[in-house]
Order: sequence, then structure tokens, then C-alpha cells
Amino acid sequence: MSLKDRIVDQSLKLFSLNGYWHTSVTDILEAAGTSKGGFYNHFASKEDLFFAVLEDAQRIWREKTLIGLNEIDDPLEKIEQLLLNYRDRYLKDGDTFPGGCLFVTFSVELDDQNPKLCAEVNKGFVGLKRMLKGFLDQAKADGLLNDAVNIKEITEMLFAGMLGASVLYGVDKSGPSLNLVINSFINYVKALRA
Amino acid sequence: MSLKDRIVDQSLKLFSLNGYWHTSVTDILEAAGTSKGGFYNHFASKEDLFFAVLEDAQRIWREKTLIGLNEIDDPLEKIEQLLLNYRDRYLKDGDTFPGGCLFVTFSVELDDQNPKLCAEVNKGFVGLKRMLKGFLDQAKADGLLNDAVNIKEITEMLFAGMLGASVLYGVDKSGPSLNLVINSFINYVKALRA
DNA sequence: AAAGTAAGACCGACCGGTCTGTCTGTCAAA
DNA sequence: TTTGACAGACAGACCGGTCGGTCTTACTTT
Repeated sequence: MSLKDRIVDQSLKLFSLNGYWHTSVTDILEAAGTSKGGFYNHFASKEDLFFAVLEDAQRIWREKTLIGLNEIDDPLEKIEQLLLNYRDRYLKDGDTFPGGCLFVTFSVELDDQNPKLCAEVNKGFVGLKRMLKGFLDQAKADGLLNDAVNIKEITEMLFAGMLGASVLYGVDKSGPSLNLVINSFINYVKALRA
Repeated sequence: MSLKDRIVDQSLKLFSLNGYWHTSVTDILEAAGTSKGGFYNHFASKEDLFFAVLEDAQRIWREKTLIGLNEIDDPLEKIEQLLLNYRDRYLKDGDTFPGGCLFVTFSVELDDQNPKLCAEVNKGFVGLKRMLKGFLDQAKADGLLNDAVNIKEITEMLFAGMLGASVLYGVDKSGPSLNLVINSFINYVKALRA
């Protein structure tokens, strides 16, 4: 593993645990076992590192939460599997993101004060919402949904639920609450079926 | 308004906008129009200020979100009103909390790294969950709920929804998403009625 | 020899916190 | 009514330490 990869990998963990502002470059140097020279040889600034870390985190997020979705035809089942992956393979994975979801951490600490960094985080959120809405649209097209349902409303609700689950799990790492929350939303999706 | 109150008031806004770590004591001094001497005459440390601010924020939260609940008898309607208050009187109130919900900000940036401060934030979360569960228990006792419902599950779901709504509103301050999310949860509560 | 990589001394700015000095209001003695 | 001792409130210089970032130096690889 190259030094650059090692820096990104350790930054991912430290940012997840302590946030962007409260993680110092020196902390990262120690964790990655390098020095200022080693760091600034690969990154122009701490902000530059931020974008590299975010990109890597998004790659990992896709890897973890989209596993097996292609093998599922039913769009509502896709959502259910995505929620399960999100809980069991992503949030509960203490190795890559020991401090919980990086995107939530970033969005909370960077909104209102660094629009440039926050905008990059937001892109991922927009993508997730579009994906959820896509599945629901497909479900409606397939005649799986009750005619009365409001797809935009459900999309936002599921999205908020995923964000909320992440915050909740950050506060209470023990897990049962997280299980209940995800179960609730899965049951909610099941109940949508016409 | 005394200097002490002015410091707490301004800290509330700055913490909400920038978080605890990224708000410096100097920032607060400028906002409150005072000096180091004035500050440390009233507070032993920045951490001491944290507790004062948190206490004040909890008082404000109760004032804003519990308005009118005593005048409602039906426990499910109480939940609906609480959600509406939370959205319209609390989250959307840009004056007292310009950067969004302080508790979410604190919990996200302090979990994993300052258990002492985080524990204090968590107390409020536990209280909110207990209140929600109390309303649902009452609803069940009054025979308002379908027998099949799992109260713990619904409690966690509503709680996660409130947290999620706060994060979501922080990222997208424009508002329509927030309205949809809260509407979804209100409809969800309405649908629980037997 | 040239290029790429990393170490670490170093820089100015800023951090939370301390400390001294000044200013003002209170109250008792004269 | 005047005077002087005193206490609390506040300003701001100052402290050691840490921040993100630069730069010189040296070692390794080609």
C-alpha cells in the first residue's frame, strides 16, 4: 500500500471519528507513520486531502450498500436490500468507518461554513435520493404500488430515515435501536405494495 | 440583558453554525462584544460554557416544540402537533438556531471523542424518546392503535425521522424537502390509528 | 547524474487560558 | 456630606502549545 493510499485510508478513519476540523494534519501524519514532507508531497493542502478522502469514501459506500442489488429484479426488494446493506455492511462496519457515516459527519460540520466542501458532500446525497426515487418510479411503472402513494414524499422520508439512523447509531453504538429503525423502514416499504 | 446571558445567547448561535470545536472563544468574545476578562469572569472554561449553552438550548427546545400539547387530549394528535412544532417553530426558526439543530450538531461532532459532553447531549435524546413512547403507550391504552403495532419500533423510527429531518434541513435550507419529510411522518402516525 | 520521495526544522497565525490593571458602584467611618 | 476602603466587572497583554503550511536536506531509485 503506497504512502498516499495509507494517508487517505487513515484520514478516512480519523475524519469519521473526529470530524474534519478536529482532525489535525499532525494526527494524520502519526496514524499514517509519515511526516510533513511525506504528506505535502502527495497533497497540496488539507482541503485537497478532503476531496481525495470523500471520493474514496463514496467508492466504499457504493461497494458496501449496493452489493447484490443487480441480482434483484423487484424494485421494492432492491430498496429493502439497500437498507439492510446500509445497516449491516456499511454503518455497522467499524473497520473502515469507526466513527460512523462520514457523509453525515461532514455535512453537519461543514454546512453553513464551507459551502465548497459541503457542496461536494451534497452531490452524494442527491445521487442517493435519485436512486431511491428511481426504484420507486420503477415500482409504480410495474404496478407494484398503491395508486395513492406520493413518491417524492416517500423518497424524502426514506432518505431522512437513513440519515437519522446514522446519527442515532453514532450516539448509541450498541445497535438494537439501529436494528429497530431499519426494520421499521423495511416494513414501511413492504406496506407500500399494492 | 446581562453579559453572561449575552455570551450564552451568542454562543448558541455560533455553536449552531460552526460547531463546538470550530467556534473559538475569541469568536464568541467578538460576537458578544466583550473580552477574555469578561468571559472568564462568568465561565470557568469553554467546557463550562458548553453546559450552560446546552441547558439554555434545551429550555428553548421545550418552549418551541411543546407549545399547545397540553391542550390536546388525543395522544396521537399530540405527536402530530409535536412534529409540526418541531418543523415550523424549531427547525425553521433561523433566529435562535441559525445553523440548525444544536443537539444534532453536538452529537455528531462529540461522539467518539468527548464522552462527557456527548453524554449530556444524549440525556435530551433519551428524554425525547421517552416522551414519544409515552404518547404511544397512552394511545395503545386508549385503544387508538392497531394491536399489531410495535411501539418500540415506531418510537425509534419517529426519533430517527426527527434527527434525519434536522440533518437534511441543514444541507438543504430551502425547505420543501423538510416539509415532505414531516408530512410523511405525520401521515404515518395517522395511519397507525385503528 | 537526475528525479522522486520523505524527514523534520521552521514559520506566522491562532488556540484556550492566565493575570494584572483599571474602572465603577457600595457602604461605612468621619 | 464627604471620604476612603473594598469588591466585582471587564479590558487586554501575555503565556505555552498547536494549527496548517513551507523549505532545506538527505536518501533511494533509475
